[in-house]
Amino acid sequence: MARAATTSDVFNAIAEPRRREIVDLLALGYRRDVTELVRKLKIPQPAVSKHLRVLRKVGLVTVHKAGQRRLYELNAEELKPVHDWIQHFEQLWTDHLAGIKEAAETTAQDLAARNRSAPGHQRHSKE
Amino acid sequence: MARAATTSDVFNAIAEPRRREIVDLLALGYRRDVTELVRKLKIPQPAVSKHLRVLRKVGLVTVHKAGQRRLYELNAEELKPVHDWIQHFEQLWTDHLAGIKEAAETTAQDLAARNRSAPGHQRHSKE
DNA sequence: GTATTATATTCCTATAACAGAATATGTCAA
DNA sequence: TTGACATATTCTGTTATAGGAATATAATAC
Repeated sequence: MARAATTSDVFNAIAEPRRREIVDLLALGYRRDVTELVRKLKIPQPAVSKHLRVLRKVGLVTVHKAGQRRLYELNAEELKPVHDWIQHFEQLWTDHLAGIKEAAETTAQDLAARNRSAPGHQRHSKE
Repeated sequence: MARAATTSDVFNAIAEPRRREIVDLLALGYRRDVTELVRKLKIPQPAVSKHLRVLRKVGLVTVHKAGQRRLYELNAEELKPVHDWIQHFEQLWTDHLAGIKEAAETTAQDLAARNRSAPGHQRHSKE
């Protein structure tokens, strides 16, 4: 099997930066037509239309026909699954709980390993 | 160009449900070895290792060698970009602000269009 | 009608994903 | 050393992407 389709769920849809930009633009509350989005994003119109198609398919935006224009509107509710998932981790960013967590999991073995290397955080190891 | 690599940023990395599950398991604060993750996830060990590799590359997890085991630990800070982005929309879910937004964007044109069709929300049009 | 504007779709190509199976690497124990 | 265990990597096949260019569809204006 290949990677899950971008249209399979919101997580996949918003993985693409341009689509997040579109969502950002629509988040201001105004309906925007495609031409306006093209101007703001500075990418070709077909590209915008294709991104909008993905966003439509996952329900993140809705369209309203207005003459030859299509006014796009954000349906922010569809972002809720992302919000709900990410919120579980919010507490892990506070130094307070991070300390508790650290203390809870610190074993003698961990301490030994920590003393061999630098004690400071060394994030972003990237493989 | 193809779709952005899963390792290109956190948004792409967490688009895969199994990887979110791994993050969830690690979020409890304990370091877990791969075998433990395999047991919980009920997917083949190579699959888990491959998912962990992606998570490592984007900095979402760190590894600590412990004998022949690798203890994986969540680095929740890397989730912050997702949290920051999604939080901008939180207010849009409250009915209160949704009403304000609706009022702000309602123009004569919108009203005309709305009167022609149903006035209620019709979300999830899916194309 | 024709021309123009707005938007969507199609075709093409290069890239990379994920799953599965097999295999490699590394560590411990006897 | 040999073997058992833990984890990572490689290979293959299928699938879907995103970009670019061209084209199609639809609505408006003249």
